[in-house]
Amino acid sequence: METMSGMKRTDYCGTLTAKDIGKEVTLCGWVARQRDLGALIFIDLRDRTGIVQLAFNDNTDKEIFEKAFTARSEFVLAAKGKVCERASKNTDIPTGEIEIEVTELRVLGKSETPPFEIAEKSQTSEVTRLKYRYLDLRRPDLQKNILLRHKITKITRDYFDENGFIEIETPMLIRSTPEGARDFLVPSRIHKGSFYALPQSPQLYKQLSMVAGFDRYMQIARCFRDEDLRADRQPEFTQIDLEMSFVEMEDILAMGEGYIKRVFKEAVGVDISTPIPRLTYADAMNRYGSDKPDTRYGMELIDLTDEVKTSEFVVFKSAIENGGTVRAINAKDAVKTLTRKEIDKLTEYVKGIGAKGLAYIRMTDDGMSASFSKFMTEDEISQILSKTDAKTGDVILIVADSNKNHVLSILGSLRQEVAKKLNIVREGYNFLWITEFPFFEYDEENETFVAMHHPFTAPMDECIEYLENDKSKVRAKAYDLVLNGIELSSGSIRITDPTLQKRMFSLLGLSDEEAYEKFGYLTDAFKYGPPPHGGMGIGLDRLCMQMIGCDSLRDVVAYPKLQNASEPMTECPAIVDSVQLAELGINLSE
RNA sequence: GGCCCGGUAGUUCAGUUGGUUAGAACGCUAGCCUGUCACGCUAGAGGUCGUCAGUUCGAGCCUGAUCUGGGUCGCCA
Repeated sequence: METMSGMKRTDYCGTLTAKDIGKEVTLCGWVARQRDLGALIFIDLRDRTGIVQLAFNDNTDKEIFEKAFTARSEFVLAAKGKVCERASKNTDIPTGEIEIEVTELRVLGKSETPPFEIAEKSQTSEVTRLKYRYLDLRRPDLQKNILLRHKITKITRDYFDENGFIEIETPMLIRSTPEGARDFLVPSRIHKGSFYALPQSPQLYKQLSMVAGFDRYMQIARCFRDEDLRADRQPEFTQIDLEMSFVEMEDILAMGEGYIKRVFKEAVGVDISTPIPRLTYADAMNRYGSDKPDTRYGMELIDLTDEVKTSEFVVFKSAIENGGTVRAINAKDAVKTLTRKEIDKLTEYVKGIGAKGLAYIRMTDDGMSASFSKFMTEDEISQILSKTDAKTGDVILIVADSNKNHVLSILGSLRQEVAKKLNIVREGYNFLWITEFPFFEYDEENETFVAMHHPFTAPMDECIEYLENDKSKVRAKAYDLVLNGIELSSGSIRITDPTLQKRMFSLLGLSDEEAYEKFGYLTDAFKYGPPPHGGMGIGLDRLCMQMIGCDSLRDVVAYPKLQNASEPMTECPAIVDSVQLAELGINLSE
């Protein structure tokens, strides 16, 4: 193995072009490929910028030629030489017009044969890739993703700095707040039996920073939630966290839109048109059956309750009699894709998410066939066809239930599922603000209203009078930013009035003592001149995922966890020494 | 915790009705080759078919259990 002694890198591999012909360069990188033609050897040398061809021929010093002969994949080389025009050019790569005539070659590191090829578009399973993540990350596509992520965070800091935001680091070891997601806990050695928690978000600290007068706060903040993983959910994730004083919702949305516009333009060259469209939560649910609708396609929900209210079809009848609703989607030109068999699959799918069944009408060339035709008059069916604008080739899918919210969310999921099957999702970035979220959510299991957001979210002014008497009417000064059907960001205006905050706690079932015990430090702070404030948190990982167009967070997080929350490279989490446990006063029984 | 899908060479996969010695591509090793760039040609190495048990004359294939990975529902105020 050789060293860098006396050598200094002058250029990156992927940046050299015909303009550099004649230049003496020193390059460092990994052997992407060695092509041995006998009296000629070519090596593609790779670094994070790309590859360049090293050429060894009968002009090459014999010792150097021998060294090139023994070079294998992923060896680390330093090569000094002259940039020359290639005899035969390769127009497929940026450096394809040139090559390096090598005059000095050092093997800085050797490599065993890697467990998988270091190449773009790897098919290798994620466990293997994560076990050797340092090799996986060496692949050009992951390098691109991580470099783009860096670019995005740089633009983010620039934008918010230019707008007067101050980056403040909030603590990682904080007090546990068991509401919401499960906390990761960290045992205290000094206070045996007590625990820190890792933050689910810097929520309270950023609000306290507003009380402190920093006025505009931002942080690219790591957040932790001890819940089950998904393709778009990791136990630790990064949030672009903001808070602003002396503002109303409009100011925060404007700041958010400015940021989105800037980051898409500068990072990926995409123009996002503003203002970003808005929908209230109620409209989003009624039209799309989701509070994060994908608006890249239509297929909106259609209310058939009036059309079928006289029908004797027992499924519809009982749903309506019990205060429910009957709604449909029209899958245009879907009759070929949605065969009886496919509809059976969809029926299983909706049953899996709580539907009692799925009624349908298929508009074939031979006429229409409905799953419920024998229970309805022709007149009733033609009313359905007219309301859903059913044409030949369409498939109408209908869900009925005594619970309106169930019908909406089931159809919302069905709409997405069908869109995927029909392949009608257009390319592009469809942003959407969802506003006027309900303050409370009805918990059917416990037959009570529970807060939909954290307890510091402000209700809308005109709703305050209903707080005690009609919780279903209360809406919040809360807003989400949705991109192509995923929740990208969430925020709210906070309560700063101590009396109102007290009311909120008691509505959430917290006694004064309990509320003080848990959040006293915040309410105490609000005794000393809290400015009106609000903010939002933007999911950085999901933002990167959308910009890159990949399906998994694992492609934009350098060192992610598997679905079982482990990390195969370092084999974490791991059992710790009993001495360590004893110091913490922890005794593991079993 | 529920449901769905997967586990065969280093990697990605194929493997018929249960039937001889489990295949391919890429990668790897060696040799040949003066313009390759996914170089080419020739030869070769490489397998506990996730694990255990069962059925059978015979199991990669059938049955059960178990381990393990992915997706998803629950969960994620």
